[in-house]
Amino acid sequence: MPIRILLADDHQMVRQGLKALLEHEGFKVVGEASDGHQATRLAQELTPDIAVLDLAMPLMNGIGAAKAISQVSSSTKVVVLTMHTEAQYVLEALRAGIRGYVLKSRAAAELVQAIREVSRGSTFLSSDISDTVVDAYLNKVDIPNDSLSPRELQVLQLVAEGKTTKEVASLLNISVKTAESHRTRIMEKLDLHETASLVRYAIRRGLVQP
Amino acid sequence: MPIRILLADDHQMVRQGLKALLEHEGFKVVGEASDGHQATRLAQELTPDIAVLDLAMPLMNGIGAAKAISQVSSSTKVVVLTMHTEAQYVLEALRAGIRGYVLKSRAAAELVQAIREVSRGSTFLSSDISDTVVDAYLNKVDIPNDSLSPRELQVLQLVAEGKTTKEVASLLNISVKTAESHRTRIMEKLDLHETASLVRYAIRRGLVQP
DNA sequence: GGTTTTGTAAGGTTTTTACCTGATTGACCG
DNA sequence: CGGTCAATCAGGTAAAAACCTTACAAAACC
Repeated sequence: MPIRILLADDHQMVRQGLKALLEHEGFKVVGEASDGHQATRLAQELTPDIAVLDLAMPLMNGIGAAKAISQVSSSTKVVVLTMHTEAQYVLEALRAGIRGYVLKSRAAAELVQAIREVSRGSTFLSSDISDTVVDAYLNKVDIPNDSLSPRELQVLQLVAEGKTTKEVASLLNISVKTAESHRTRIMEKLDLHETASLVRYAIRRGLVQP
Repeated sequence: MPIRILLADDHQMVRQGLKALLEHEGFKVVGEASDGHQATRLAQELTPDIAVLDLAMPLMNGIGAAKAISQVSSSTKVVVLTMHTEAQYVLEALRAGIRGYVLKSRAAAELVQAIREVSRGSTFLSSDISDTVVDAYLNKVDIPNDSLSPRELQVLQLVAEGKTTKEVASLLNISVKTAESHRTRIMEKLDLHETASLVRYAIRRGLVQP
């Protein structure tokens, strides 16, 4: 019997495309959802073998949905599908018990492979992602910490507002070197490497307005 | 003979899905691209009937690619595919000569219809979008003119993506000094003085995603 | 009570930015 | 035809950012 799949992505068109690809591979797509709530409801109702979840969904994102699904249908295993390679997302997903992490930028064959591996009880990570995880494991054992400290959030906001490190230091009454340390730690934690990425992250977090 | 299509989206998996759907409808996908540059090159080489472009692409976004494609292959008509319903995006797309504007959140049938209409010389806008356009027309909403040249917009996008000046230069096949000049002039025109401000501006303009 | 995190700070190196002046070519505009 | 502007490139300088290592006291966490 074919592997029964629940497919969740907020873009119907993308979902239809994926469905076509998956059914062509012999999988059975038993349900489709466009947000995390709907995915959870359908998982409870259908108890699919695999839930393929987009990370970026309205109402409840993929991580939240994964946690909820494991509550209502423990036999369902989750594969997330996303465009994000950042360690932060990956590690959060793994902590939520997700068994497969596949990038949308890769070939569909990776998703197919992920579904097969995960349904066999194994795990599957897109190759770039594996590096990220190994890195995080080697460097910080298992503490990904997407959570920045209050001070770090403060510094991040000022940086995203366009303040130079010198200005940040003077605004916070700390030395330039300290401000620099904060900045470095932030980049380390988020696995980001340029100001531009910090700014985009701060906007996503709602720390500053675009 | 089938309608010949060039498909551009930065996510290979999404592209494969769309390709499957389009070919099932009897269209011929003659080329695939994962960024605006590649799309432009392939359009020149293949002169497809229709170019289906994602708006959010690295290196060169859909709007830039649409303009470039009309230069190198005037017979190719552009349909953009995006998740954005905001007037800003729609109007900018229309000003770039785009004939079809389809939302990823809709059924694939809309894309199919758009391709058919546009290849017949007509236009197609997803229904929510039509409202936006009519509204904008009635209220005479216009995109604020930032007076950046096409080249400057291109450089701005790359900078906002986190590319260094050296990388920008190599991506555009120009010297580092030229890339630097563009960057300087952008800052001058916009009266901005740091990378962070450029990034926020680029996001407001829809050149990059947060 | 011991461990970890946080906030603080300093040393140094290399790369990148921001700003300056100046110049050439080609295209478009009136 | 002359003027403006876009796009190209060069040289130089000073500031800033990015990366590295190291350190220590206080707060927070088990």
